Amino acid sequence: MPLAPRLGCLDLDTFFVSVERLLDPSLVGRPVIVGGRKGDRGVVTSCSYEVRPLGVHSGMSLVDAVRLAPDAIFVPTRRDTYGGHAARVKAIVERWCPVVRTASIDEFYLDFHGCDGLYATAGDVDGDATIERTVREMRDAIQVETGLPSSVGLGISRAIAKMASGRAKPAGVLMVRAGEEWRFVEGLPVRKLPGIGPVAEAELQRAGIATLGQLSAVPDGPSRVAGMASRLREALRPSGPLPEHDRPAFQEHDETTDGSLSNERTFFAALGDETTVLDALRSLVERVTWRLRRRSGEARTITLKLRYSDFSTITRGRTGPPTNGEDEVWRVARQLLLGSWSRRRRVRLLGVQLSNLVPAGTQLALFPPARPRAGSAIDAVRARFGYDAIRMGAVVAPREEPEAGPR
DNA sequence: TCTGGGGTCCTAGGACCC
DNA sequence: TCTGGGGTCCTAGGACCC
Repeated sequence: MPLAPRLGCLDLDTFFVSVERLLDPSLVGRPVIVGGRKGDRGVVTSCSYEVRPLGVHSGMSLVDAVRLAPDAIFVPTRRDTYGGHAARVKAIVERWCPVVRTASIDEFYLDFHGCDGLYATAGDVDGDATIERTVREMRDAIQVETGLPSSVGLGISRAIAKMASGRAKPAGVLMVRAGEEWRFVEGLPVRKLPGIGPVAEAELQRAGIATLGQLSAVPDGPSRVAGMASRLREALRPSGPLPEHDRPAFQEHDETTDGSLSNERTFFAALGDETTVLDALRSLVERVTWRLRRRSGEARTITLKLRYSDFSTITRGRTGPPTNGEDEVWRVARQLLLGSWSRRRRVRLLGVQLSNLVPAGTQLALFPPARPRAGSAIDAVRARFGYDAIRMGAVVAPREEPEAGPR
């Protein structure tokens, strides 16, 4: 791979906020926090630049956000709404860039290798200038055609491109030219390196390391800090080609297999009653198996997740023959719950994860099913009108609102 | 930082097999 | 049965990302 900054990372600025503003123009120019209404249990998923100086950031609890920015407009997250907008952005990007990979709902990796000749015009001093100008045009087109602001970073590796896109915000383009990687990275806090989270940051801090420049000076060795240093050096070398297959980020019924599917719910008030807990579990099983059937997949592994009110969390899983049947998953999930739940402790969160996915119908039919898969009529209605178009009589949805007040 | 919900990837130990 | 070595699969937990 030639040493030129031809890998890009495109990131949609305050994506959820931007979409909400498209749908409700009265939000434009005003402080907006997406994640839930005031008083909800939840976290900030996106916030506008107006509230950042107040200390609001994504991942923060809504309670804290309300305290810091009481005058902001609080909007619930509407996950089903954003994917379509991201897909439109991707379609535009593909007009300019031959290789585009979805990293998340608001992030794409772009490979511009081999594109210099395509976009060169008289007066271009080098390919870097050509590509940078092209990317600016692309970003402007996204803004004009979708109304969504975005930023693009360019570099010799994905990590550099990603860090550059962060630096380019809002609505900027930043190219880190070949050979300038160290200068770009040197002064950045360690947390900016993809893969370094709060835990690693704290460990580095204890070692007296705050910047990536300091980290880069740590020699190879067996320690975890040395491991992070070598990861940093790796990140600054040219990346290989982008992954062959794109990830399904928008339509969950897109690809059948790989990865996992899960649904979980945190309860407003932790649950203690067995019937209520089982009802909540059943409702999760119903939803997650429905999603799996929509993808025409079956799961070999079923995992229960249980979080107690003190936030301690356990997972219990079992692997067996593939299934996507609600009753079969329910049997396993229920058994896992009854076998692991210490009844003395109240349940804050329940989750069901399906993994080890295979395409439906792969399993050798040793015993043909005694009756057709239940639920197909319900599935059909849901496919047309959405999951919530039907509620099963036997399923009582978990409480989402507090009863009357604290007890 | 009293901490949502959807994911991915990694690690480490144990079972089991040859 | 004092006990090798390599491989794979399963389980549980945890870090990290958006």
